[in-house]
Amino acid sequence: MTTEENIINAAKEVFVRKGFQGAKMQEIANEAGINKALLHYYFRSKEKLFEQIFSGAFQQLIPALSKKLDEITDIESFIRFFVPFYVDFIQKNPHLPQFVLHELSQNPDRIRSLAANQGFPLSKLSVMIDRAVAEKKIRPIETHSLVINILGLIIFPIIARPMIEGVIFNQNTKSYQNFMAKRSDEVVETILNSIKPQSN
Amino acid sequence: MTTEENIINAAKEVFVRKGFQGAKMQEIANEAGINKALLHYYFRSKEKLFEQIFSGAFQQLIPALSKKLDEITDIESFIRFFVPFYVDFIQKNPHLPQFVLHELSQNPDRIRSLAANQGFPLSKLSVMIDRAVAEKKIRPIETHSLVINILGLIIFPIIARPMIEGVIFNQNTKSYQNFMAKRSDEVVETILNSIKPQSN
DNA sequence: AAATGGTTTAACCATTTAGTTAAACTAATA
DNA sequence: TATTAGTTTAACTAAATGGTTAAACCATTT
Repeated sequence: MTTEENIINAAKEVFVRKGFQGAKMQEIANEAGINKALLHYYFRSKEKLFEQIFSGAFQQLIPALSKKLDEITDIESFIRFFVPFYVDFIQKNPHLPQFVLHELSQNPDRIRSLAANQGFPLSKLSVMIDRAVAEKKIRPIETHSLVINILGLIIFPIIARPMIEGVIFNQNTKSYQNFMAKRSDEVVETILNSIKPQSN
Repeated sequence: MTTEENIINAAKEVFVRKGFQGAKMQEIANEAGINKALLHYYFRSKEKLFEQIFSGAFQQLIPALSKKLDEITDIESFIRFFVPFYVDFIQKNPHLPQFVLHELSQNPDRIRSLAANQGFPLSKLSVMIDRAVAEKKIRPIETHSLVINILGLIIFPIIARPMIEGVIFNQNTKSYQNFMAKRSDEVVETILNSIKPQSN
């Protein structure tokens, strides 16, 4: 592992855990097992180092998603694919959403450096939804709403973990984990139910 | 307005906007139009000042909620009451959730200083849900899941605003606002649909 | 083996920031 | 009016922190 990769890994760890303000250059240096000056030698400033980490935060996800989206043509299949896929990704990177959301709320302009900008293929989804609505397989719903509903149901319990574990599960970590283990199925069921055509 | 209230208001503003690390005592002093030393005179340290703000962050909400919960006995009524009630509260304090969630993720122990600890009356909800399930008015669902679904659908689009506005609405603030104006109704519909009894 | 170019370090600097202090001010009271 | 208790301020301190510098180190080339 090169020094540069080493630094990137350490910085990713610290930035995601502490946020931009909370992360200290010394701590990143410690985490990487190197001198603080070396950090500045490789990435002139904290800001530049951060940009590097941050703009890469998404790229892992989008490609795999886009690819799969070409094979799938109906909305139910998409949901059944996407939800477990995304739940899995997020559970492997549980601090990532809170990190991204926090930094974005501190400095909304950073959105421009976010690869996801080019990214999320909403139009393909819209087509699927429109057709399903036309065929009366689902109730009418805006694409935005459906996407945001799905993301919210998945992301919220992750970023609100301390609150949920504390307030809803009375500090019982096991209960929370048990809840999360079933979360993917629960979200799929909730979403599919929520878009079923109205029977009255 | 006393100096103390004045400081509290200023500090609330700055803390919620910038988070604990991001907030500077000087900035709070400026915001309150006073000297920095006076801050320390009233609230010995930044930590103590923060505690005061943070532990009060919820108390506004719980009482009104608990009261109403005594009048309501069925789950659908609860949802129809709670969702707009909470959406309204959150839209008046849009930075509050991100603030609370971020600080909690930085320091999960702070949950203990959160009034909500005593708070959320889950048991009353469980009773309503169990009855509705028994009467086959809704599908079986765990109380935790329903509560988290509701909160997620409401809170997520608020804390993810920069991301949603950027990625989903192409930086068009009007589109976002238009979306949010209809959000309360959309959430109610989504939730009620999602718990309808299965028709197959 | 001397020179060279990239890498790493210890020591340092400048600025920011939480917190302190002592003195000045103010209003009530003896 | 003099005292006193509480309030406010300017000036200060100490520590933390981002960033710089000059020297040391190391591998490769001449």
